[in-house]
Amino acid sequence: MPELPEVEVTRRALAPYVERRRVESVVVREPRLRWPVPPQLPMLITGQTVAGLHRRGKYLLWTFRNGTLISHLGMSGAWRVWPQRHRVPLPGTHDHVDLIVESACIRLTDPRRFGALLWHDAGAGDVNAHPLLVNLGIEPFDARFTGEWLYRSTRKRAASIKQVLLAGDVVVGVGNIYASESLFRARINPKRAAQRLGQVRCEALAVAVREVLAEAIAVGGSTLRDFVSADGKDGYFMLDARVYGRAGLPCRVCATPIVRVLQGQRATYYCRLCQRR
DNA sequence: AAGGTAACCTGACTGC
DNA sequence: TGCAGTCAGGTTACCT
Repeated sequence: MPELPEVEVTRRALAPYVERRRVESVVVREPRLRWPVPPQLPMLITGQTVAGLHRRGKYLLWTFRNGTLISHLGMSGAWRVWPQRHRVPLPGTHDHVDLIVESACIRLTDPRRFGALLWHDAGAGDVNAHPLLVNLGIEPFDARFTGEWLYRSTRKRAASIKQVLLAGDVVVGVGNIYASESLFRARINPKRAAQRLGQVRCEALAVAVREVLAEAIAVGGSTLRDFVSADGKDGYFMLDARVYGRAGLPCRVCATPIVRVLQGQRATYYCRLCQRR
């Protein structure tokens, strides 16, 4: 479910409740996520203060003096905030972890359990050297993410531009929805080999990726108030899609029916006319 | 080095 | 109402 915008909106919603606050207790009801939640996690962070809540790609990084809690929401994960720890609903089937942080309860829900909660000890060095983070591409809002940079980093990539966007080793945070949406905005055919994009198209794509993600964050940011204490997936949102999920419906620009194709076992949506090349 | 595929897991939805 | 089949916002491990 969550791509970069959803993770960033989550970060902004949680930050006021966790930054510079002390973890009072940790409850792990179900450790079987993508990898087991480390059994020693409660011991490691109970009594410790969250120095900062950061995002790298789709990962949330909880910084402590003694290490970093790395969290990923997978396909179906969500963190929810219950501001009053004594007024938290009974945990449901998929409420796997609670972090009691001073007055609030921060609860991780993840039906499919593709998410992850891992610990990186400060003694092991910079968290960015962690195997899950070390090969990540550039942040889309980093000033160095430009058309020029996109052009240079795709010269040896024979795969389609859609799949290169999804791979996350060039630019992070673009998931299946926003890959289709960005390519539509840049008027680029998703099947085009990345290495065959010229500088002009790379520039258009860099701009489109940044705009699409920024708009999605803005839309989600407007739901921040509901996010805290929201139940279910009410805290989530989606940018009004131009192509994603609109197979057979008319293109909003030219009315040609949007098509759905498979690329690497994932659905891609695009307009054959607007995105000819 | 880069690319393709299976695998992890549950729930929602469709069609018979 | 039930059952089988399909699909879902992610990513790694493994094999070419």
